[in-house]
Amino acid sequence: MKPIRHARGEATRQAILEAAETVFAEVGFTTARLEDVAAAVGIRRPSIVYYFSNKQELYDAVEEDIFASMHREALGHIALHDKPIDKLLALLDGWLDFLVARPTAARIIQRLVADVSPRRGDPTQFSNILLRDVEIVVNEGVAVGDFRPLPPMHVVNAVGSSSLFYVCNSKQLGSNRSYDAADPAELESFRELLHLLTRAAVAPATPG
Amino acid sequence: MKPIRHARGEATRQAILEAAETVFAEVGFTTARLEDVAAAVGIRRPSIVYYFSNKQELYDAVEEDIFASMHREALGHIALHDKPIDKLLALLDGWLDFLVARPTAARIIQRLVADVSPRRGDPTQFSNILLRDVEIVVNEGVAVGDFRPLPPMHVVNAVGSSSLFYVCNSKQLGSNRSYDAADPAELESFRELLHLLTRAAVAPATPG
DNA sequence: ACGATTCTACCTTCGTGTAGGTAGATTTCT
DNA sequence: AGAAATCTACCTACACGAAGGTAGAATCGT
Repeated sequence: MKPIRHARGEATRQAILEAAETVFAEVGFTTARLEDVAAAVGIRRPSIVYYFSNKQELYDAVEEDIFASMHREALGHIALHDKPIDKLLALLDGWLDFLVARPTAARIIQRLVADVSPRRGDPTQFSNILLRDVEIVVNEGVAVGDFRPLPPMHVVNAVGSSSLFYVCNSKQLGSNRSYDAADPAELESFRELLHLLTRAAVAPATPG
Repeated sequence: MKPIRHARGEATRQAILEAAETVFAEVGFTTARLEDVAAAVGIRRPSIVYYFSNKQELYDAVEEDIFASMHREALGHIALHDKPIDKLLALLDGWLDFLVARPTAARIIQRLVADVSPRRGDPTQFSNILLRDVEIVVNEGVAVGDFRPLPPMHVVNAVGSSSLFYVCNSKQLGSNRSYDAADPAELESFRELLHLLTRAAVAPATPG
């Protein structure tokens, strides 16, 4: 809430945010050391306090930015389409593209899902914006009759999760199974599968 | 590696293991306090050292047990079937049932995926056994011609991930969206979706 | 009695938060 | 314009709590 007027300060703040996202993504909130964040930026640890009053606030800023950016990207994709199925595919494509471009975000979300009581009080303080996007699109599809009736959160669990795994697991399944999540061929191959599954999940008629 | 001969000791060791799984699941390795593990068992913290020489070793034992148990359960399910698709569905059902019955395991695996370099050296030290199960079943299906050619790890990322999310997310999507992952109706509804997606993922012909 | 098991007490490390200082840029006042 | 006052953007140094590890004593069971 500190008014940052000068350009240099704003740049530093941004640099801290980015460095923090990387550090938090690698090892999680508790293990993450502000020392490392500062080192990555090229400043001393206490200087971080000038911009973020404590570790938790810094983390919150990171998480908030992640979901806000992801939401923005998804909206951009959705807006280009009319039919519910196309909107849904666009939404999921938006997520996939975002996570592939920003794998640190993927890891942070992945941890968030693992936590038993993330942000005590409202676990969806920052993620809610994304969940609502899904609800809107899915509910519209169901209302129009293009989708079979299914809980929007099932879509999140079933197909939303896969993009996270695709990104997080790329270097983690053993050296012989590793792949490059950002490789165009690899990515498009996975995207096809994602679309296939999504269509199958919402399709109204159950084929033979 | 310590030889535990007496029954009492073996029981304590098991109790520590179970308590540790819960604590590690809730907050992750670093945040987890051995103090809490001891309290849950009803002993003092230093007594843990009698069974597990340090925190890391305790954690490793937890993780190893999770994957070994999950593998056992999956094998049990697979053995009942012949056709690749049925084996695959049985494998995934085994995972789902295991995770629903043992949600702490789900959270621990979820964190494992988030970590950038889990168990330095070999990230799949304990999980490899599960990945191989999937490879065997999927490769067989592909070889026989029942499945279209697709990387086994895509199956893991695409459909394996969903069960983890289903379990972890149950109380985490906001109070109005929460559900009981162990509720029979809820579970069977999700299982149907899981099967639907799995069939879609491996189906050889792409229907109109 | 003797090993198995659990305890108390202490040490050490690590990382955050905080207090307070300073160089240099920016604004204010005359 | 130029000195005075103020602000920005960092810094060094330290206090403190939290948690893991360790040494060695006490107790339990057979």
